[in-house]
Amino acid sequence: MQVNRLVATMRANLKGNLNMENTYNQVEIERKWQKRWEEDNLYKVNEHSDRPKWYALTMFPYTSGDLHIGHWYAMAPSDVHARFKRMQGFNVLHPIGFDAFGLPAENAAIKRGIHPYQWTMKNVENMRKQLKTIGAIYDWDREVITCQPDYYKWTQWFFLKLYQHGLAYRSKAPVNWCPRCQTVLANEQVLANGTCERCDEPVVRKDLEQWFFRITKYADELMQHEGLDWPERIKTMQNNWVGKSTGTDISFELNIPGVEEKEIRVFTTRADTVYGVTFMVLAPENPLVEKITTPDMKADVEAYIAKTRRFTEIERLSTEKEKDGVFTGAYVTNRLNGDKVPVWIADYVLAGYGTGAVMAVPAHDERDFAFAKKYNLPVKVVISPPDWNGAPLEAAYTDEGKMVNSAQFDGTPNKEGIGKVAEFLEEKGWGKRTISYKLRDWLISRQRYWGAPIPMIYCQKCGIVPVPEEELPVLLPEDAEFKPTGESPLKYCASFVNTTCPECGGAAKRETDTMDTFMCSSWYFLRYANAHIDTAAFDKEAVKYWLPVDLYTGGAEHAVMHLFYARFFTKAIRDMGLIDFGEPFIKLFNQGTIISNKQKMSKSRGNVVNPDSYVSRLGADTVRCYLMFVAPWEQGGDWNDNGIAGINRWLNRVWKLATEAYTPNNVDEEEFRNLQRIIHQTIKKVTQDIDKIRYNTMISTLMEYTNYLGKVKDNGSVSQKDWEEAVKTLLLLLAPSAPHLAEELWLQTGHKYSIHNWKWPEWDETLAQDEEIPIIIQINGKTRDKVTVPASITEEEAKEIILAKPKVKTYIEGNEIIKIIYVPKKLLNLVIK
RNA sequence: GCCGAGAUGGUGGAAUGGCAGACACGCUAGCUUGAGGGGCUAGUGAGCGUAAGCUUGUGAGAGUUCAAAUCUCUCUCUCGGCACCA
Repeated sequence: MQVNRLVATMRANLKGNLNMENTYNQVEIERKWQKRWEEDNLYKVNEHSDRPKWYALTMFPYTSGDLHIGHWYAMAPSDVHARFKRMQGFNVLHPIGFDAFGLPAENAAIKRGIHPYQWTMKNVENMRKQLKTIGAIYDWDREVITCQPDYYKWTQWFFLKLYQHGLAYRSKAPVNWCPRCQTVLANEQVLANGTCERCDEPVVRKDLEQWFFRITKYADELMQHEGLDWPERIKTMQNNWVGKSTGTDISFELNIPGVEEKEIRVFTTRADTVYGVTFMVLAPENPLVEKITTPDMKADVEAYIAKTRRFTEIERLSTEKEKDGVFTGAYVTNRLNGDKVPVWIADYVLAGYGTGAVMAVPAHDERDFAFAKKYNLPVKVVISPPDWNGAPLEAAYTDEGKMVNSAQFDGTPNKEGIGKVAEFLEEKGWGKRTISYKLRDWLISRQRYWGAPIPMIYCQKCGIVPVPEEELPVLLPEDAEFKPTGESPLKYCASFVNTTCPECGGAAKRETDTMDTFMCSSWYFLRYANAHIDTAAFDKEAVKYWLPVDLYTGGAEHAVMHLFYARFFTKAIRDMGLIDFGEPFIKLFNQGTIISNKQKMSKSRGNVVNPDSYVSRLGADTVRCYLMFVAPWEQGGDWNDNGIAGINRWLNRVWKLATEAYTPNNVDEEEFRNLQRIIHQTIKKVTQDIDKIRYNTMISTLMEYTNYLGKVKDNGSVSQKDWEEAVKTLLLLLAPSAPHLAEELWLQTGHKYSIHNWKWPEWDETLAQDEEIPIIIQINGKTRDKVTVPASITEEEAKEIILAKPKVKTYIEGNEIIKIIYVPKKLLNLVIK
């Protein structure tokens, strides 16, 4: 006894500031079972099974080098769900791998002289070791690492496929350039404030020849989420990103001697306001600007364009910025009413949207109104506000009204007018109904080393020539130099750049840009089906069996990046006939963020929680259960050392319950029925909660069950056999959440290895029913009393019992009962006066 | 500015039309122990009361209902997304 206490004390002291005592050695048990499971290949998966398949995928981690608590928060609860499905009889694929290309590896190379490959693989090794401590059912045979040649060979192969199908093209375009990362970025990687997603540096515009994927071809399909069980907000974000709007292209007559173009086309959603056009605005980048600018305005226009270019994206995109512009000296004619209107340029018109030109209707557009006021341009009302007396407007009128000053359309409600004007324009050949999208094609070129090289060759004679499939992979050269200038090492690597043309055999140069890493993650879920196949990117049969992913979990930050690209990719290769489904992820679930001290974890705040230190003191099971218990998974939670202590206490109680001797005493038939009912109610609630991904209430249900069993044990009120059955159920229900503890106790309570191959318990609805139920008694809606009655009670019987209660009588006395509301098995409300 | 989510004890949260605060944390008291830690038992929204009990209470205000944390409207605040998209 004395010795035990002393050992316990010493152990408690070792735990430092976490003052907890343990009745069992979690860490040792976990190590033991992890080793055994691995030796036995317990979690190895194959496609030859008569069980239904279940593909549970967690977004794979980037090889940052350390598995932090955020990774645990993403992975541990996913594993619980996957284990649950497995016990329920599904053939579960729950793979893991690494997103291994990307800038940090290259920065490490520049800074510390380590080759990106070495840096990355060292991180993989470390993270793999850490990942194994979670005790997940990962089948490590299926691990994929995107920077390995056997993987990126196929990333390059997909590039060639997209190229062959006209979905990859090269084009010169104004692109987002991050001066710090020394590379271009996709639109999706530029934050709302115009800074780089990676390093927060302001992004600038550059004109560069780049590779694009034609994601816009799938704009409409990407807005469709039918049959997908996805969070509404992700679907909304994706749809906003596509930004579809229906409108009309309208041609304005341009007649300038010596200028080839005879029209300027604008895109508008408000064709009903076309009679109110008083000027036109072109984007400064619009190629027409140079041609139409009159000699006397040339200097002003050029100065304005130069100024625009100097602005960073932040400044240009700021809605705060006052709208300014300059007149080009040119005029166009509004074909509908013959009005000659001046053509201006202004940076609030975007080159990349619509036609890069807008018709300005200051009376009915706030931006145009502000611009007109600033430059004293006329405002012409064509949609009448209610009770409008013809006075000049104080502000733009953007609501509905009847059309005025609009020739034959006068009197038409403006909403109707949109279609009527468009129809008229089409008849005359002056316009055409069109659809515009905000979505731009996906820019995939990166001027970096650490990515999959774009498999293209430039030949003086033959032009752009794809690398033949049989020559893949185009390997990254090992002798590249990483200079602090930040320029792409590939550009200056002669052994890489110089090659021969596959077509003519002459000297040629390789493309030195590599692919956006989102390309690697756009197809990794296919590779998991068979990670070893070396004759194809993916195993057609295995993909047919496993895909699509049944449950995909990860952070919401990927809404318009990874998730969007992966969907595009899936649709593109479906149309190539490579697969027969168009959506990769059936159900999507976004977990929240785990924070600490009410703040985001960061090194500078010093509030980073290191999972390893908790795992090595309290065990993975404790950390797993705590992460599930702390808050609803989709919401995210605040890490708290006191909170995890509570979980530790609970698991210790479970241990004692299962290992300490049980002594029946006063065995009671009624107690048995209570126990049986609670067992079935617990199975029901736990099963439904895991199904609905409500882990926090699932854990609290298990705690309640544990607390109840504690009382049963103290009383010894059920037989030995019934007690053992009750404990067995607890262990089975606990198995997905605390797999090591459950396995250990399973053996210690005399069951056969392994609990994880055991069937998930099922509940019997009849046995779960309460025999007696409380009826709430309300007087005028206020709870006044409560009565316990048999569940089968009729309304008449219940009323009789309740109205006979002395306490109820005191309330009724001297009053009139107006109404009696009876809700079976719940309450009775007496409305009295 | 627009769109979406949210606001419940000292804390994390539970309850989705029917007993508000399950389950935990923390706190208080008692027991156990050589002290500390740990463990166990009881209590714990607030106010009044020795108690039974009463009153009050889910961001603010109004409404629907026999009954509202839950449904409707208005407002405040917090978080997330979008933001010159013509």
